[in-house]
Amino acid sequence: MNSNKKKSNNSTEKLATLADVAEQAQVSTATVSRCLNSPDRVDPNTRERVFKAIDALSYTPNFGARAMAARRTQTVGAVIPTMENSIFARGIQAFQEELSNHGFTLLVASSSYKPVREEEQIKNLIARGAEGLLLIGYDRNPVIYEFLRNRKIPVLVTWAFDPAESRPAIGFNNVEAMSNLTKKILELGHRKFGFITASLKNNDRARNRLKGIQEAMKKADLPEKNLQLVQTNYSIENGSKAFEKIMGAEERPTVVIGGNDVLAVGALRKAKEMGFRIPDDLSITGFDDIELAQVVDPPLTTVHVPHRRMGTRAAQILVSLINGEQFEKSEKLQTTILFRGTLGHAPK
Amino acid sequence: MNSNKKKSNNSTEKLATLADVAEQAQVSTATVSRCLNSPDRVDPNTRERVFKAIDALSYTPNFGARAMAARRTQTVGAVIPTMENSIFARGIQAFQEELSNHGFTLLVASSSYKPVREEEQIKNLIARGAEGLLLIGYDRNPVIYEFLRNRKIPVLVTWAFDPAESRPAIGFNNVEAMSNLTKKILELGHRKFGFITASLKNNDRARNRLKGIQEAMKKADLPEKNLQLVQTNYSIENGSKAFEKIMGAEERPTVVIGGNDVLAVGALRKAKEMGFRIPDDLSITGFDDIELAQVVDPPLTTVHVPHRRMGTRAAQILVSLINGEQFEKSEKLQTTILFRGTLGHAPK
DNA sequence: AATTTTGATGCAAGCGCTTTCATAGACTAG
DNA sequence: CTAGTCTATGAAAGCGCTTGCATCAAAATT
Repeated sequence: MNSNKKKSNNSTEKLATLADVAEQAQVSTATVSRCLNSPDRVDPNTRERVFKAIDALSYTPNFGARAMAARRTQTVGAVIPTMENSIFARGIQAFQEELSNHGFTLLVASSSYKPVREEEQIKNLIARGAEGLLLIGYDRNPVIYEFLRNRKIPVLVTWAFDPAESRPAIGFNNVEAMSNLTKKILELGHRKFGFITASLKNNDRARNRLKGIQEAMKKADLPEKNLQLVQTNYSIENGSKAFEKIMGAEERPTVVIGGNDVLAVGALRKAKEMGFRIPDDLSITGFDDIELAQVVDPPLTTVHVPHRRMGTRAAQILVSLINGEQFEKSEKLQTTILFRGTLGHAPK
Repeated sequence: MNSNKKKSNNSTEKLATLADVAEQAQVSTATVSRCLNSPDRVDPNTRERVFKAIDALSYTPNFGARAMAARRTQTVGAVIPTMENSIFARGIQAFQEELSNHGFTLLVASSSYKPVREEEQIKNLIARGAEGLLLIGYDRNPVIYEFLRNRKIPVLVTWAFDPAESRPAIGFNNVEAMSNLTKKILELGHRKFGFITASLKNNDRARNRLKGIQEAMKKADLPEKNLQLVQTNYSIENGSKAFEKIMGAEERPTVVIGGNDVLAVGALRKAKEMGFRIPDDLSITGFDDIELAQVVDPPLTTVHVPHRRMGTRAAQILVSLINGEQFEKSEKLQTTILFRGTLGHAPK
């Protein structure tokens, strides 16, 4: 049928390009390109020939070349601290679903909670053509923000909302959320607190959660020394260790607040190992409401964060930011306290 | 200082390119490129000028252009079924760490256990220049394998090892692992089994785990009807529902085997809700040994999979595959049974 | 029948990089 | 002093695509 010369598919040949497809289908590269990008602008017969050629050659467009020529990538990037535990999973999942509703692709990278690594990843995503970025929390080197501003890459901060900050954000108020929880804890008669948190450095969310506790304590006229603090990395195991440390001190708290569910669960596990009856002897609370929180025994009392809504809305905002629309006001999402089984009255 | 004309950084200007940097630094684009890729091949003074210009312009190389010109991307792709629960997280984390030791970047995509979506993602990754692919399990449309073969993209299958398959793989033998577990269960006197599994369609891992159970049962002369099967999607909630269903049947099993830990944990939760004492009234087992397994109460008896080792080794193999080295034999990793608190003697 | 409109296609100029090859100057050695 | 060696650099040819503009034939309008 085809008498035009064609490259063999075997051995050391190069990959098929648009031009190869064009040759095989006896059309110009422009037409092949149009088949791919606006199929209705080309004659059905031609189109069919072209797609047949595409199949025959196992052709896939080269994203880099396309991006370069079209000056659009339809890609957004997100850098999250970790993929290991599922803290960010649900939100990111929703983010990505909504993104693809808008024809965008998501590139995810993780920073392991390391600022340097985050910076690398940001540059990496930009290099790969991300047209917008989703970042977790506000805290980062101003130089990066400046860099991003120069490159005109819209940035949306999430997992946090701080009325004092001006940049676009969608999230919840960490101070407020934790302060609310602390108030409830105070109502139950607790006066001595333990708090297991991620490192406070470079982490505004952790700092603000601490601030929430401190504010509520102050309002209740409790001295700072009634709050015992341990900083550690997020992991169940570390939660356990931190708990041990807190309980090793001479004045034991009656409630241990986890900076997130993972830490709280670690504390809970160790508490049970050590023979505490939860919540009779000791209360424990978490933050995030990940699946884990429901399956431990007793189920964890925690602060519920609307992850999916946050992710979905983040996608919408970022897309409109990319399209040059103005985003007047950051959005605050409401958190709620989920009373399950680990928070009770302070033992007297 | 600089009297050469330079573009302003403001408003609607385009982004800085290599050429802009070259102009600003008074060198050719070739030199700038060399500064980036083999810095020692350029004079220190020149180099300094160039890097100063790069900073001044907030320049970042365009990955697409670079990939196109250099015909290398140093990127590999992985498509995993889901990011939601942490089944794949640990392995992928290790994979990516080892990859970056070799100078490669990882692009991860997820398929939601949908073959069509997986196919899209594979093409997407290829388009983005993935030089090799990590895929979970063997099961997929032969057309894709053919496509990948045409494009000469090395593919490594993982999370499974099937001696009957010939393509490169690193993983564990799902049949064997589950068969071993089943034997232990049989030794404890159990004769009636429940099995909660992911959909068997398009999932060789799930099918093989089932096969493992069946083989062991057959060897013990148990009829097929002694195994009650429920297929569902992976989630704690679904595990609970499946458990309810199994227990609603007229002949209740004495042990419920979870196709993975997530499902097993769901079953465990519901079992406790329904008043079963675990493992006295009923045994439950999982598969994978994710963190979750240790924090439930009682801790879950499960099959431990060496996720991190698998990820690390996968990276090494894939890199050597990309470098054109031959990979003679797929690698089988050993799984072990972790006896914790949910497996006991069959109640009589 | 003459003119205008429309639709399908091709031509060719880039998009931002890398890399081969050439060149020019600075050294080294004879 | 001359030839040979290095080293640092530049010129320019692509890499695989998209797209504005031009072209031409067929359909629609007058």
